[in-house]
Amino acid sequence: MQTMTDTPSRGEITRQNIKKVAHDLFIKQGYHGTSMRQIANAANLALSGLYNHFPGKEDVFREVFLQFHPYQEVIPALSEAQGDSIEEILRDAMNRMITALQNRPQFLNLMFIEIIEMNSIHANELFARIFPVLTHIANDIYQKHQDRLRPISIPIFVRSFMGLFFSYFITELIFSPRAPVSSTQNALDQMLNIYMHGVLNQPTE
Amino acid sequence: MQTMTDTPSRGEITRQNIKKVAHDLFIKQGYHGTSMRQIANAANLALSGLYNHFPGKEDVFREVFLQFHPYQEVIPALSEAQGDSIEEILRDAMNRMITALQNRPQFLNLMFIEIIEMNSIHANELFARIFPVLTHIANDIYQKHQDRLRPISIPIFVRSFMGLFFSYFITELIFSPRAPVSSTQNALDQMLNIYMHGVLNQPTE
DNA sequence: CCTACCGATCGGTAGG
DNA sequence: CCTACCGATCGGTAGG
Repeated sequence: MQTMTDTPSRGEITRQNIKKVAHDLFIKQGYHGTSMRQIANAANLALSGLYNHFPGKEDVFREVFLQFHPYQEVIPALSEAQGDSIEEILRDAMNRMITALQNRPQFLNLMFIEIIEMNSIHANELFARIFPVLTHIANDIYQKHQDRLRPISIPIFVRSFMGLFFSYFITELIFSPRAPVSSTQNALDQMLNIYMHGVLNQPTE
Repeated sequence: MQTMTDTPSRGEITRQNIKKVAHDLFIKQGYHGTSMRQIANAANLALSGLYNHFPGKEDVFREVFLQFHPYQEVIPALSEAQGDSIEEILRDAMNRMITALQNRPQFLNLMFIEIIEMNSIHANELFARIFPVLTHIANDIYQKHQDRLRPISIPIFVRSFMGLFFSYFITELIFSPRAPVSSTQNALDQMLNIYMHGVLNQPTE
């Protein structure tokens, strides 16, 4: 029920604001740990004002999840990755993905909450849409640069690449509070180096 | 308040049973999604019977978390890893770690729940104890086999190795419900191959 | 007829 | 280890 104009209606502004504050509360407290009253308060609404915009709590979470899911950053990063060699393309893609999400590593929390408290129902639905796109991009790169890749199947190519993405953020989450990890960009470069050396059949520089 | 005998007391049996059923409920529903009444019912206790064993809900979770945390499997796997070359040792270590946890991939849920709903307080405390052990093991391997490793700092060596561990389970969690991932052991072997090729300065086999 | 919202209250459940 | 409860708060809805 969106208007045709590009200036959002008063209702749409409120709706966007609800999603923003709900996102911030969910990633800090989880789904069951956040009450509709907290969301309403944070959005400067009465509780029943909140119910004018969303039929229920699950609907709020669903929209928050879809709007703030990392695929919003990951797919564009992969599509726009540039470089002459496969090495440059992969490095550029990973750097774009991680740079885009560095400012809000809480995207992991959102995914975790959905897995645990929503039983991955939205994630599975979303992934069914994303996976073909992922495979298509991987196929393009694979066909063009197969000669420089070690013998790796496409599924493992996709899985290991996305695995590096998660590997980086999860170990950052676990190691960084205490351990003497090297500075962020440095660590990413080194982990990328290991990966590139692992998938390419010619030594990196 | 443990007895000296090796046959657990009646109270200890009840206590262990509570932790078992609580674990099963927490990993399915999360912390805030699980009530003390549910735990009591599953343990065939009245609600206040549960409170005879644990002062509160957070204490139940804390003990469940510490008892079922993957470090219980990861540290032994690393310590007992065997092989003549560093390649064999690393492969054996990762295979032991993953085999030990393959039967209950829900350990990820437990970690996610703790991160989100407990703000990582137990995880940080635990990791402060584990990290020195991890670094010590890594140091031993590093000193003995440095000539076969590409120039990688110890922190990155540890981080990338643990990263592969998480990479495997997280992508399994995300990809396996829909995507045509290769069979599990096959995928692990291939991801391990990429990693070994990435960290070693001589080609694998 | 619409939107955006209110104060008050519903039946049940939370941890204790 | 139980029955019987508590203060408060939960997600959701009433009429206006």
